[in-house]
Amino acid sequence: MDEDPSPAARLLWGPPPRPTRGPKAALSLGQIAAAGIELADTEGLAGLSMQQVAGLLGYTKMSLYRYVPGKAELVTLMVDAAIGQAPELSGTGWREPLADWSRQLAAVFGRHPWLLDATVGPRLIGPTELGWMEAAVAALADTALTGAERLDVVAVLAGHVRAIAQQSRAAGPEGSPEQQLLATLGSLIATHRDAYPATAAAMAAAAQEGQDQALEFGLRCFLDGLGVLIDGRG
Amino acid sequence: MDEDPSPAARLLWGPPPRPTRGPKAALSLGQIAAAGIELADTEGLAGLSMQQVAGLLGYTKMSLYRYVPGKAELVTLMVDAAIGQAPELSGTGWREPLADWSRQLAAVFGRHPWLLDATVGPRLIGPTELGWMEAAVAALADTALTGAERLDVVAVLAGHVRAIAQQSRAAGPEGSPEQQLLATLGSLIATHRDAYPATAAAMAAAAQEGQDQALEFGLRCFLDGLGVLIDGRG
DNA sequence: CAATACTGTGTACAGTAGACGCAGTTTCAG
DNA sequence: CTGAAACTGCGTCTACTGTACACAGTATTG
Repeated sequence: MDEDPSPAARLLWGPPPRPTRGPKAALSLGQIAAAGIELADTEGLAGLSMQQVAGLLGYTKMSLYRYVPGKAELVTLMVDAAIGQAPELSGTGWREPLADWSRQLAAVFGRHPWLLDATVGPRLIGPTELGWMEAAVAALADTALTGAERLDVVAVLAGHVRAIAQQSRAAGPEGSPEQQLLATLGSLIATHRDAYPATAAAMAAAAQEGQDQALEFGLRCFLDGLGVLIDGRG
Repeated sequence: MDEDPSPAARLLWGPPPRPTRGPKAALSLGQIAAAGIELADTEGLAGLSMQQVAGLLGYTKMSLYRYVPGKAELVTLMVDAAIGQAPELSGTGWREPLADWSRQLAAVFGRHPWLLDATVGPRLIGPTELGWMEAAVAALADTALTGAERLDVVAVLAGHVRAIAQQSRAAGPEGSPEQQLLATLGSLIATHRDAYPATAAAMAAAAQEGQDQALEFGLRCFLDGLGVLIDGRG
């Protein structure tokens, strides 16, 4: 059945290593993950190397391999640690809790932008991250949705938050090179406005309105549509 | 104004290099991008190296640097080439064209899974990719949405497609290691079902229903909610 | 006490991106 | 027609990456 979980699964889901015989370990998975998170927060995921992480802890890079099979597993641990415990959701019913969940998740991505890079592709989900999933699925307990639909709702919400966080990462602190990229894009569109009339018009109009509402906009539309579905079942 | 576009912008948006003096170039940006795409399609973005791309073309890696400032710019070119020309959208009004657009975009991600990895983080958008945006924004021309809202719609849809493609990449061809990962996750949840009751119940129920409907599910809910908004304006 | 298992570390290797300079080739200015 | 200039692809070099492996030291067990 589950007699041969991957090494990464062992690290994430236990069991905790039994008492050892040799010299006691100077480091812990938690310390290593924390060091990796600190590094990724400041340098980005691309700037994360075994050497740097080990240096931050005052050890050599090879010592890390006593705790972690490889870099991929380290990143997996970092993800589960950085995402943090799933929050208590405010509000009653399903709508407000889900909206709250989405905003809290967006805040996590804001604190650790590298999570966007670290959570692409097939990967293993840790217990903490699964706690987030549980919180969202549980918010749908009183609805008439099927099991697959509840999972779909969470997948769609998480995907939406991810996508918006990703695009708002480009519009970082003022004066950043990202800002300049956006400026470049804007001027590019303005230059080629003949080829992209609808986009150019929309951007010109958007420049005079409030922006960065994509998260709330998508949230409202999706939850409205979900409400229609749920009411139709009720 | 736009007198100093980044080198990547020059490559993507022209101007085309003026006639040269030295020996004529043996390669072209198109060939290089195509070789990179071929490699990324088979080996993934992680397996993409200047060495491999050059080898595929029968040249040395350093010759590539005559055409492309660096690997990042190569990937940017590959993205714009791989995404392909924006399709004609079927249907009338705004709903069917947008749904069609989303499905076509999902198909692109299916053909080039590495696009998911290549389009994270702040980056420059090329003319072809902008053509996709234009097509979607244009589909909203007859609605009473504001400019910012139209851009939000496109951002939300693209994000949704991205996110679903990402998660369905894990459920690849049967027998793949990804499938095993999912199996591991399923058994993990089953093992810890006490800690994640709602998720475990939803997954157990989903196992007996049709799956992989997340794309259509999210699409329907979002477009339903968008319809409510548009009708309220009309 | 000896065997054992575990620790952190040093060395080694294959691979990466990219800087720089060089020889050959093509075009332009005189 | 001749030199200068500009461009080509290439070989070499540096710095860095992840990780396999062997080794000496240490703590626990029999």
